[in-house]
Amino acid sequence: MEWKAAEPELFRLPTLELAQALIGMALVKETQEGTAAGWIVETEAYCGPEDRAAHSFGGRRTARTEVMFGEPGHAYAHVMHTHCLLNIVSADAGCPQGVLIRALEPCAGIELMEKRRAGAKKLTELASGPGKLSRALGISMEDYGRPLWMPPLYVAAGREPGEIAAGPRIGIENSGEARDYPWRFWERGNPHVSGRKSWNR
DNA sequence: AAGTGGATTGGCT
DNA sequence: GCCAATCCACTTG
Repeated sequence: MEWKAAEPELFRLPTLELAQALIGMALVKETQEGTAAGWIVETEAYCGPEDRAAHSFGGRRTARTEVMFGEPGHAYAHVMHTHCLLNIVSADAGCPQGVLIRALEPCAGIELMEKRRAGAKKLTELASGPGKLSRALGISMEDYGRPLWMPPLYVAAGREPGEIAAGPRIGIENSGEARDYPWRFWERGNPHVSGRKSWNR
């Protein structure tokens, strides 16, 4: 499989547009063990200071959120309980916004992904969640701050996306009015999206 | 220097 | 459905 890495300019898109533009594109991770990749089928937008659910809400600038204040297209990884979550920094420097990658449809290195995700029985469980896809691709805090238009971790040209659906984000019940913003995007009907099937219509 | 809680997952009831 | 696992950044003393 040959991958065509994205142009750095792609990530300058406004966050909500980037979150939708990424659906159907590929996320590729190269390691010594081999290369694993998947089509992006679910994302969430986190719109910086205005967004109560964002880590950068109110312009909070700390060691953790620092990379979001810089140039777009870099990786913002953070740890959640036992898992690592991957975000792509979006918009221009000074705008601390990002797009959380929530689910992938595996398309290369599937054997490697299955090995890393020992316990996942079905193909649709390999990367159907933000913590799962990090595990499947071997993404960790080592990747924090890396540019996402060149190896070892990058976004690449993908396939034609299906219809894109939008709905409220997941796991942010304590985020006030931001709780209901329809800033989660996914490919309608794709079985590799996270969570239950109820909302995937 | 210690306590708190979270953009999750998977296993058990 | 509910709950424990288990790490680290951030807050507070």
